Amino acid sequence: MARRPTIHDVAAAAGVSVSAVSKAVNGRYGIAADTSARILQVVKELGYESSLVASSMRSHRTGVIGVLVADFEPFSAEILKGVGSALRESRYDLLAYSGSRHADGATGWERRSLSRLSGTLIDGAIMVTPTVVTASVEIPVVAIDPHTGRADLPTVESDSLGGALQATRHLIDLGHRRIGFLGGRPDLRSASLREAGYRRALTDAGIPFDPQLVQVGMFLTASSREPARALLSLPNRPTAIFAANDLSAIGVLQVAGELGIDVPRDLSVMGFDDIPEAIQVSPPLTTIRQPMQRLGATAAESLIALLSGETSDAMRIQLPTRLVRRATTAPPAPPA
Amino acid sequence: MARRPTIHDVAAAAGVSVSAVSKAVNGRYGIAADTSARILQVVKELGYESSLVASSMRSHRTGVIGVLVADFEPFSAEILKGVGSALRESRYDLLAYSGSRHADGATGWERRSLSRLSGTLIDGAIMVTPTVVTASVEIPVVAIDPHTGRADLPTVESDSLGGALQATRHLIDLGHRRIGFLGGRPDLRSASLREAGYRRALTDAGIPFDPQLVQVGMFLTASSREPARALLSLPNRPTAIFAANDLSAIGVLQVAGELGIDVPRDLSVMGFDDIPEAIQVSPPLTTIRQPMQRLGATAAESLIALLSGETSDAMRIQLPTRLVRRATTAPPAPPA
DNA sequence: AAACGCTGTCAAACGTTTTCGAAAAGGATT
DNA sequence: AATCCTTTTCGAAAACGTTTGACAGCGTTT
Repeated sequence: MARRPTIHDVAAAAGVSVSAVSKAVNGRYGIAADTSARILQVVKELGYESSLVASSMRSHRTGVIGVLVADFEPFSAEILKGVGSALRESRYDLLAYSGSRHADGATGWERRSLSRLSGTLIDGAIMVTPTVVTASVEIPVVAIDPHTGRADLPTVESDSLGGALQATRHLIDLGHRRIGFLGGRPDLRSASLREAGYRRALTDAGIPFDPQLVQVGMFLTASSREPARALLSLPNRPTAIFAANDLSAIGVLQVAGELGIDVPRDLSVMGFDDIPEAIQVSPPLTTIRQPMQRLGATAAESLIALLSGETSDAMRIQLPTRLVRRATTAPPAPPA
Repeated sequence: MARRPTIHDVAAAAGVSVSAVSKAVNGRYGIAADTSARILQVVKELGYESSLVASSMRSHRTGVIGVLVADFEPFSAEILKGVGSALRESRYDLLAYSGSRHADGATGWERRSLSRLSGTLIDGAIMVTPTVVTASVEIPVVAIDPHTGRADLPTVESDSLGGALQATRHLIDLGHRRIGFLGGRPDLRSASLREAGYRRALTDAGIPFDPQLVQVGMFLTASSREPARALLSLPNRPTAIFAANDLSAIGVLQVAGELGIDVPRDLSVMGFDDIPEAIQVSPPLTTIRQPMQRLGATAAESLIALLSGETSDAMRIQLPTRLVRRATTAPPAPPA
């Protein structure tokens, strides 16, 4: 019955034209102060709010920034908090969208989501860990931690190479020599950088690289269990595993528990990211902290700059990582 | 230059009408199979994606569920994870919106956001901790932890009263008798329930209620610092404080630190919620765990049921809480 | 009397979906 | 083989709720 009032309802109730209402609501020039006041009174009585969709369709400006994610998992949730806090003082609203995971074939979710929202609805976008990263001509876009190498997009990411170096060195400093690596898909930039850091740290320490000790997961807990099991079933199994992200490390922890391997006594485990969950597992995970909220906040600030007319010049911001030592790493058990 | 292709571009390129393209893309009845195939080929070549905004404006169905939050803080971020996981297997996309915090006057953000998005853009909404909670006639709405009492909306919430009882009893069991309460605005339902639980536990234990020991915060860290300071500056200050949520408890921890009061030796602190941050503060916070992700998932399931035609009957789901003991509570120091 | 500034209305446009009708294509009946 | 009916295929146009540029009316100022 009492459906949402439209601008037509307001116009009819106030006895003016639709365009008059539009001008009054948006404070446009070309309407008398008292008429405007009368209209706004009616607006208030009826509880009218302009439809974001309809207005955006016509005006192509909405005052909304979109964050496009594949999924609301811990990493993107942290990003979101950062973006939110950066936008809190701005005039922008925040809209986070997780698009159709199903049926997107080869194109990837990001192209589809971006295409469906851009030009309308959102004035600018932040894409979280996109795989295909092609610039949009419609609206400014900033990428956070893009998975492919050369991005023609302004990018904010953390120092994967340096972080992986820190992680591996930490294990080496503890005395480990057989260190396994549970990576992500090697076609993803952050994954390959982390592997590069792992290998460089080994080389620096004069430890020969053993391909047996490298397995690939998919940055997910479930998909890392199998490779983790492979690593831990090796005849001469590693005394430490560096997983390319925390979710994978949690997979390692699970498998180790099932195999009766005590962490950290018999096995040290390192993660990467420091998602909130890292501290909730048992034992709490030693990891490399990515400043996820700052990643989000920085991206938001960059995007706002872009929106206010600054040119991007293929900006690329890199934020430092930090070792967070908790309870999953320890010196290796002395050889029995 | 290469602006996003519209349905008109596709139609022109394929040499058919706009409506033919629409039918082909949406798999509607009334188009020949080979024509459709030809059109879809062009669609792929041009990389066309229908505009969510334009299509929703006409059809009023979008396959998108909206989560409306005041802000992306830890609590709503956890909810979001839960909603996301519940929706992962469904055919719905997820859109989270944090509306204009500024200039919303008395009406509250939720009415404005809901009004701007409903009827278009989203098929159903989940409102996180809304204050004014009036049913929308446009689309189904489920509320999570609404702040006002009588909700004419289907609601999912956790057991604030029971949780507060648990919390206060825990402190009493440790031996505390002067227990402070740092509440939220008493007009908010969850806040008053938590205060009720606090008082009932005191009564049950035969401890007289002292109004001096009750202060109101605003469920935020910053806004709880002043009341926390008041509590801790009392001549006969409490040996324990139960804060109505974790963010407030973190405020208490900060103030205690500044005043040189050692937690938990000189002061025990309890929170409520168990947000990820609760474990990251030092010392880690003892708190009452709300199953936030389950709250979100349950709300999503209820909403999907509503969307597929089930009637609500003012459904009200309550989820249990659980005491999570960490390091901010201990028996009171023996009287010096 | 001409020119101007201010108000307010008209109508087009934004990119879709959907209803409806027309045209075309078959099939069946003479 | 011609006619009629049914079915299929396709396009024209309206509608969704807004914004905006052009324009008309009108009282003022020169």
